[in-house]
Order: sequence, then structure tokens, then C-alpha cells
Amino acid sequence: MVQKNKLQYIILGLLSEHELTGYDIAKAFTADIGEFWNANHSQIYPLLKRLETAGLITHQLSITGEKLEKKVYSLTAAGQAQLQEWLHEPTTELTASKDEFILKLYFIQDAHDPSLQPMLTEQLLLHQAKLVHLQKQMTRKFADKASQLANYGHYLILQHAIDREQGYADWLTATLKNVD
Amino acid sequence: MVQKNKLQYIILGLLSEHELTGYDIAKAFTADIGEFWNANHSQIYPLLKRLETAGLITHQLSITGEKLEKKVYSLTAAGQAQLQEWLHEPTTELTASKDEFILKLYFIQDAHDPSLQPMLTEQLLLHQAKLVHLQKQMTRKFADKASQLANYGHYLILQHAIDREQGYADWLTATLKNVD
DNA sequence: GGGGTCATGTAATGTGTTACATGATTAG
DNA sequence: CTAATCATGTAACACATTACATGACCCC
Repeated sequence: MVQKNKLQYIILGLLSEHELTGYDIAKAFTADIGEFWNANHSQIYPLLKRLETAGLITHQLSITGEKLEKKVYSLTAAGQAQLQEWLHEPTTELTASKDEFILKLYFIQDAHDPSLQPMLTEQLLLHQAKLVHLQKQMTRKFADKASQLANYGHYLILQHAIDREQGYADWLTATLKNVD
Repeated sequence: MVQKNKLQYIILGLLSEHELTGYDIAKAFTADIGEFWNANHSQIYPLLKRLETAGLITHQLSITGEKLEKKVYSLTAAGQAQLQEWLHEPTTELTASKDEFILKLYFIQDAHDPSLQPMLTEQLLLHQAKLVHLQKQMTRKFADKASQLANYGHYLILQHAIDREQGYADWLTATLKNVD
């Protein structure tokens, strides 16, 4: 019942696609997954060890150049089963997104507060920049129908991220009009 | 840059409106603020002590009934200053929202996965229910223009929450159509 | 040979959740 | 009189971030 440690499922999920090193997994969070989850290598390396002890993953050493050792991890059958179990379990929690800007806004009582306009403008620029970044990713990764279907989940969440940023920007724009 | 304790600002912000007990503050997270941040009383009580030691808030005892003691906290001038500083500081981080459903979706490669349809439907019901809840709050709290202006920040973020849920639901609906 | 990246780890600290613990008041 | 809520706290644990630490490889 106690649904915990989601990072482990992300690791299992990533390994279900490709063999990866801890370093590769950490990088994934600066790329696409970073849109929906964050993790640092200091969290990942210990967890990889725990998952291996639990029999969900294994690794084999690989040498790059003369002596640089890499641990290339892959899923075991037990790990694959664990991943599938998580995927097919109901998802009933709607986690509150911790948005600092929204928090600040909440405490601005006065509709004519002079800081409102610059604050909203600052956020609008941030979200517009993110939107452009996401749209570039979309055209780069999913230009044709075939690539969309080949990695459908990824395509869907990228579309969702774009919609979300567009919605955020629209709300900011509409609010700015009322503030002027 | 040091990651700052944001909960402290929420407490300062809440106290800038009214005097409150720790219990009241905890309750605020099950109400409107819960949409954007979470905190339990076990986190709040120790922080209240820390904030008081730091001179940002004070409390006075109040007795309910025969002997039930309440600590009613209020902002000091230093606390008010700290709150204003935070409010007027730029907000440049766009925190990744940790959405477990999106995470699961990411790992579903196959566009024809049979679990896709029930998963999307489950989420749609959740987000539609939340949307209805938020819309009720909106009509209950901000029916007239005067109440909107009296608590403008609150009005804005409630509108944003509604837009967000509507956008989420729209995306799910559109995705379901493609999955059928 | 130097800067950026690849690669792996631990330590210290900070934040968040669940459980433990107690007792008073109020509304039905 | 009893269940729900009011009210406050601590302890243990889980999760997350930043800093510390080391060394190899690759391209210029």
C-alpha cells in the first residue's frame, strides 16, 4: 500500500529500454525525464547497488580505453516483473506541484501591487523559453508519425509538457492584461 | 545558491494575513495551499520554534475552555521584512512537477498497449473530479468582482489551478481519442 | 597539457513523511 | 458518552541536495 521510492522504477524503466551505466541514468534526468522528475548521481549510485542486491538488476564491467571501468547495468527477469507490476498498478495520487512563483502570488493580496506586473512578465519569459525548447525537441525527435509510434509514451508526455507550458503562458498573458 | 526552506515563507505569508496557531497553519495545507504545496504538522511545529528563535515570529498563549493551551503566532517586523524580501526576489527555478502517472506513461513504448486506455481513463476521472472541486471553490469564494480584488493572489492561483486541470483533462481526452 | 566530459563513489546536511504520544473540547 | 476535531509535540525513517573526493579519457 505504501507507494514509495519512485526513483527505483524510473531506473528499472530506463534499463528496460537499454543497458545503461549510472552515469547514463543520471544524464537522462538532465534530458527528457528532467521534465517530470529529478535525481542526482549521489542518489542513483547507492540505489543501483540496492537494486542489484535485491536481484532486480545486474551489471557487467566494461573497460573504456586503458583502464576506465564502467558498470553497465541491465534488468533481470525479476526487475522486469517489478517494473510491470508498478506500471499496471493504479495511480491515484495527484501530487501537488511545488511551484514557488504560485506560492508568492498567493500572498499578494492587492490587485494593484506594483510588483505584480514585473513578476508575471518574468515568469512569462521563463515559460515561453521553455515552451520553445520543448517544441524544438518535438520537431527534432518526433517529426514523422513512425517515430511517434515507436516511442509513444515519450511522445505523449512531450506533447503534455508543451500543452502545460502553453497553458501556463496563456494564463500569465491573460493575467497580465487584467493587471495593466 | 543555497536551496532555501520555502515552508518558512508560507508560514510567514499566512501569518501576515492573520494570527494563527500551528494547527491552523497545518489546516491551510489541506485547503487552498494544498493545491501548490504540502506540509504536515510534524514539520510545522518545529519550524515555528525555529522562526521564533530567529525573531521572525512571536506567540502568545490563549486558553480555550478550562485549560487547553493554544499558541497563537504572529509576525514580527523582522518577519514581515523577510517575507517582503522573498516576495520581491526573482523566481527563476521551474521545478519539475513529480507526476507519477506521466512517469509511467513514459515507459509505455507501444502505442497499442492495452493498458493505455484504462490508465488514461483513470487519470481523466481523477482530474475531472479535481476540476469540479476547484470550480466549486471558485464560485463559492470568488463569485463577485469585489471578493476577487480583495484577495487577488488567491483568486489568480485558483484560476490557474482550474486552467491547469482543464488542460490536463483536455490532453487526456485528446490522447484517448487517438488510442481508441 | 589543459579543459570538458566520462565515470564512480561517500559524507554531511536538509527536507518530508509516517508513526508514536498525549490530552482537551465540542457537537450530536 | 463517544466520536470527531482541536491542539501540540517528538522520533524514526525515507528521500533529496550539496559538497567532498578521485581518477580516466578525449579533443584541441
